[in-house]
Amino acid sequence: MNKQHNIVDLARELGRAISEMRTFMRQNLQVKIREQNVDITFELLEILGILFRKDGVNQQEIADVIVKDKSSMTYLIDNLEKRGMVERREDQNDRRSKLIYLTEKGRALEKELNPWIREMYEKATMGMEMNDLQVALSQIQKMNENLRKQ
Amino acid sequence: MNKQHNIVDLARELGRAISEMRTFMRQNLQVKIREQNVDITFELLEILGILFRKDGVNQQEIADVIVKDKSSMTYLIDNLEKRGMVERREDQNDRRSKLIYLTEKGRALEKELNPWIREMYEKATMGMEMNDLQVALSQIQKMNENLRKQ
DNA sequence: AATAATTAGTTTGAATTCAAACTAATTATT
DNA sequence: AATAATTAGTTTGAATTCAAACTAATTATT
Repeated sequence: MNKQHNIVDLARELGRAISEMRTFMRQNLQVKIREQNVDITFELLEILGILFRKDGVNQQEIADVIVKDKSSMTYLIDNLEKRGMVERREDQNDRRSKLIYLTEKGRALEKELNPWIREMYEKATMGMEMNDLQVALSQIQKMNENLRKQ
Repeated sequence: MNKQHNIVDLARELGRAISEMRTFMRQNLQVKIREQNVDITFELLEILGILFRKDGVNQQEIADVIVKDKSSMTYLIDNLEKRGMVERREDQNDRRSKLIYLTEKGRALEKELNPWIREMYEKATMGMEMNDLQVALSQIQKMNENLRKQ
């Protein structure tokens, strides 16, 4: 797009592009949700997306992947549990943690919902090179490391 | 970090890094807010940051830069107005739009708050090359364009 | 072994975001 | 000129996020 003359402005623009990307991803999935008339929210779909790949993980592990805080996690898992899509089970190895498992009902959604997520990412990366994306990722990760250090 | 074997997983990881970046930026500014004991929120600070650079822009223009929707904007500008930091003025050229101006009180915050934002971006980009960042930005923008097309 | 520090999850109340429906004004199309 | 489509902003109610304080359990330190 437009050239930035210094690194701070470039970082600003990157921050902007980044927020925009999340909005677009949300809108993209929202279209499917509306079209297919499925009773689910973007946030719950994010969690299900993780669990489809591998369930039996605790809330914090999910939170780390989709970048939510603990309390949002409690709220969202409560919601999924009320809908009968997941269940909390005790962790034999650590009594603090609760392992989240898909129920049958939750698992039954996989076939319909999982392609939405994949298609969204495929659409996003259309015509892009893995190497370029890898560079972008490593840049963002480097910025994150910089920001992490207090 | 860890290598991804296909482009969808790479995009997933990028999405994750991106969400994380926003969290870190928030936490970084939150530390300053707490340390300096200033009565402001991260979201309001984002808007002030735009206005410090150039005020007299309408709500939608601000929303486009910081990527918020219209209704969040109404809410946040209301808040800033209640605090006496900004004011809405009529736009002579377009009676739909409202131009947002810093008040004296708002302008007075610039000296203290603006460096926080700059320092955060400087910290984020420490030891990074403009060229690499430019590549990262153009990749994200390309993904955004892909996602924009319905 | 006792103590301190860290970690997983919850609760609370306030702040923010979201989708949807809306009004009023402007711009594009017929 | 009339009509349709788009745009800036608001309102509403529900969903989500946030910071802060908390409990219970685990891990690290003394």
